[in-house]
Amino acid sequence: MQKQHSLSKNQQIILDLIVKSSEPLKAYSILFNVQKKGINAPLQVYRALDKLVEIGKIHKIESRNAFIACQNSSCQISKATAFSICESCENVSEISNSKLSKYLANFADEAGMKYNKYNLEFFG
Amino acid sequence: MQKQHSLSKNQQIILDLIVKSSEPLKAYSILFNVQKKGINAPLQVYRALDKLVEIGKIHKIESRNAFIACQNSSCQISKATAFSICESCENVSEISNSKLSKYLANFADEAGMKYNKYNLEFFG
DNA sequence: TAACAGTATGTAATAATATAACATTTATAA
DNA sequence: TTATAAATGTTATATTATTACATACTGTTA
Repeated sequence: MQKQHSLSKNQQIILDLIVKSSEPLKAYSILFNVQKKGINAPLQVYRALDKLVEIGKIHKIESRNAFIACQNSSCQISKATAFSICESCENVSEISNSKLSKYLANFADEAGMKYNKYNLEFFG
Repeated sequence: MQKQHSLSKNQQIILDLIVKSSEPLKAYSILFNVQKKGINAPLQVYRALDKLVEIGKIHKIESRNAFIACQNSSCQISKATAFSICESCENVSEISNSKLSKYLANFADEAGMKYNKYNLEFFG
């Protein structure tokens, strides 16, 4: 049982903030919140976000330009993501549904093409 | 057989440009291209884009902040969209697959919640 | 431990995407 | 024809994201 990733200082600060949040956080809102911890510039935030997305600790909600913590404890990468988004309250949650994810992971288009990654956003 | 929507001048100019394009267009690239036609400001572009999305003539590719023409001639609204995106060449095409769209339109999450709208992006 | 490679940091500047606010005009329909 | 909704024009500004460059930290291996 070895450590999967040891996060750097900035990455950990930003992950902690996102994990604690009950809603998706935007990059500049994150920046504002971590300035007291010595993270001063947008780029520091974006770099940490990029890394956290890459290793699957957080996901980007594309339609909102915002980030939420991965709610699936076993998730290491972000190849297959699905979210439900409330258009009135802007609440967002990750959908973990094995039938859905199997269906989409195996989906092949008319030309027989399969895809190695997808992102699905439901609105309601 | 009545006219569904008569587009305004700006809307028509911008739709024409997007329809002619072989790739998704970004708002400021559209702006640059229509300046010779008298559309001078970002807001004029964004307003036309908003309307065209609303009536289903175009779709926004959220992960790219870009817009493509609807490739489904019968599409009136943008409640159910699926795209395939090539991560090396950035080619994007709309997926029209009735099994997929039925599956997603009828999808209900663990709580039995159904959604009235979705957007799916496949990458490969 | 020295040298190296890879990753992360700090900082300033700027690019790219999108909206607010306000005045005016055009189109549609009662 | 008058009222209403939709679209336009314009300026300014807000929000989101990247480029470029210099420096420092971390882990590996010679």
